[in-house]
Amino acid sequence: MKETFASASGGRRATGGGSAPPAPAALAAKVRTLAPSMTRSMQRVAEAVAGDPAGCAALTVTGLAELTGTSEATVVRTARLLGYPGYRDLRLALAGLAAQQQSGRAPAITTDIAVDDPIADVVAKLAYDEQQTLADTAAGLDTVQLGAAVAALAAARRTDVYGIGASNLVAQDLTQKMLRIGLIAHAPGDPHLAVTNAVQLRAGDVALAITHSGSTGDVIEPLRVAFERGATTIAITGRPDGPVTQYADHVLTTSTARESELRPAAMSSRTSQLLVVDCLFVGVAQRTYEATAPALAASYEALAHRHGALRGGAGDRRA
Amino acid sequence: MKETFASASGGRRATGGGSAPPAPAALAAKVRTLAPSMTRSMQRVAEAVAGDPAGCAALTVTGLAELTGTSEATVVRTARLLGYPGYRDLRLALAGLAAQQQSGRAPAITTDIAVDDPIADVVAKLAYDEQQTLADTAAGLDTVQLGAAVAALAAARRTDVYGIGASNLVAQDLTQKMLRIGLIAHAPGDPHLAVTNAVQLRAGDVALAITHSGSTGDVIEPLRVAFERGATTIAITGRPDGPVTQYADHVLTTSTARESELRPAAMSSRTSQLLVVDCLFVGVAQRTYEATAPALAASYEALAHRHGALRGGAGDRRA
DNA sequence: ACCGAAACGAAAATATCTTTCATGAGTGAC
DNA sequence: GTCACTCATGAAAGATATTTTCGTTTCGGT
Repeated sequence: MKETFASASGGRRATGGGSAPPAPAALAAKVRTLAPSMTRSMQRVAEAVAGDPAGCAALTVTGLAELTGTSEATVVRTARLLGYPGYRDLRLALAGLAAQQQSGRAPAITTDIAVDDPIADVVAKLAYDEQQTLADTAAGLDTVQLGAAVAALAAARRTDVYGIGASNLVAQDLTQKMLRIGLIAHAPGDPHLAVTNAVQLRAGDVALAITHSGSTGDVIEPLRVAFERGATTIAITGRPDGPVTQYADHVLTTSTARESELRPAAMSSRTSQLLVVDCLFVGVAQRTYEATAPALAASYEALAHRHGALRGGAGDRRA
Repeated sequence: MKETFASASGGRRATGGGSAPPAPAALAAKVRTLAPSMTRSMQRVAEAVAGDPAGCAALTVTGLAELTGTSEATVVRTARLLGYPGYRDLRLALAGLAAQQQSGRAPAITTDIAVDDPIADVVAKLAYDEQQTLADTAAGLDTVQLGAAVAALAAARRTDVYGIGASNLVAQDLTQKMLRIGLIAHAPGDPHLAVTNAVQLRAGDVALAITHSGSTGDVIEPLRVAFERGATTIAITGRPDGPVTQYADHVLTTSTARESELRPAAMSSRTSQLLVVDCLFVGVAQRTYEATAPALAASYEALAHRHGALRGGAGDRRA
């Protein structure tokens, strides 16, 4: 029925990326995330919906179809793609969104960063955008997938985290944190090393791929290897329909913010990925709390003397 | 804290009568006002609607009729009495109301993350905390210092970025971005290497130290060396009074959020540091725009083929 | 008990949403 | 270049939901 989910190769491949409950306020984010995988007319509909929730909520299928110059069928298809059972439900969500916008925030820094913006504006806009990215990501995260991923990580014999470029830094971040609570994790920075590592994995291990585009070959390849060796695989990506999800048991979707020349996509995707990674870490830490607490404390201790004379005068609570 | 706007008390509310535009959120009030003039079954409907907007919004006319033990006609009549053209519109308003209530309930995340928090709460709290951190950092950033730092970076012959542990990832992030726009930057991960590098610096070069505690010896040492060799030095730290600032020409302060066992300080300091680093980068990119624009475009190009079939356009939903 | 008015719900009528299906545009193979 | 194929798309049929109509029931007054 849903042509969207081509059952991928290995027969495994659990509840892919799209299986999320209808989004409440994450709609704008979802539109942005899914836009690339939409057809032209669907994009028109999605755009209209994201651009004027209130206005669209007042329209019937036919009305919206006419407004966007498409057909009822297309409107319904778009609604489905966005995660709703049909247009009726999308419309309801739209009404909710409109009400929220109305009551809540009026001011939005809509302008992009310009070449001649004063530095203070740059700070404000960047901070705002990153906050937005965080909100979108949080709203769009599938907690079921997240829970499953956490469970897998907490139980893993060892974990590999694959990421290239900026995503590699995120991978390292997760790795560092996991090591701190006594879990074995690696974030090979070299694609060849990654594959070599992946070969060592087996059932019970976890491989986690981080790629914004969802189609970074250097990251997909080791994940595929791990997948085929029977490891539990997780993908953190901005494209829940991208190639990487073929080999992912669990897909965690990051949000895609608008980008510009001065604000490369890497910035918001990094923010988004880090939030997901933090969630994973905290989830795992919760699950392994008895073992974790002393480990965390121990790593504090160990670090303390590396901070030279930690006597910064006032404050300085942690001994 | 002003969004307590709920009560429709303001001058608006004149619409009470009935022959008026659909009510936004004043629904509960309207129900109470109009209740006396309602028939028994209509009251039942109105009561249900006022009592559980969200629940009722999910119901069709028939559903609501059954729930209240009445008929469709009665439901429609009630909707009319409340000022809507029909049930459909009442339902829309209901959805809006529900969404508003929901979002109003949001700021309940003031609690710290607990060991037994459900995963959804973890996501919400982490996102909220990081947003908070961003806001704090942006508010606390000294734009003068920032501007000076940007100027120094943009003019530097070469730049060294020192950071250890989690801060090293931030350092690498900055380095990667600077390289992308053609600026020479290094982020040595090894303290010895860092010092070795620092020795090479001279006036016109820039050394940037990133340390949350402000007293990480391994980071202070190379900065000191650079400082003494005449390089322009910058510190990104959470402790503007820490030892590191001794050797810093410009100090950029990051915010320190509350931490807990499950939410190590590293998380918020990283968020904070990244924001500062992004600001630096964008500032530098602005200053060097003519040279930067083509460089950025070029790096896009170069990366494109590393991403399998990265065709943003229509179609292409996995083979 | 009888009358009248209003409340109420069953079902018809209508509007709206969903599905199916045929068409045509685009794409890759040959 | 043509051909076969896939897939996006909208028209119209089909299914639901909403609104209207209209007859029955209920209740108060005499």
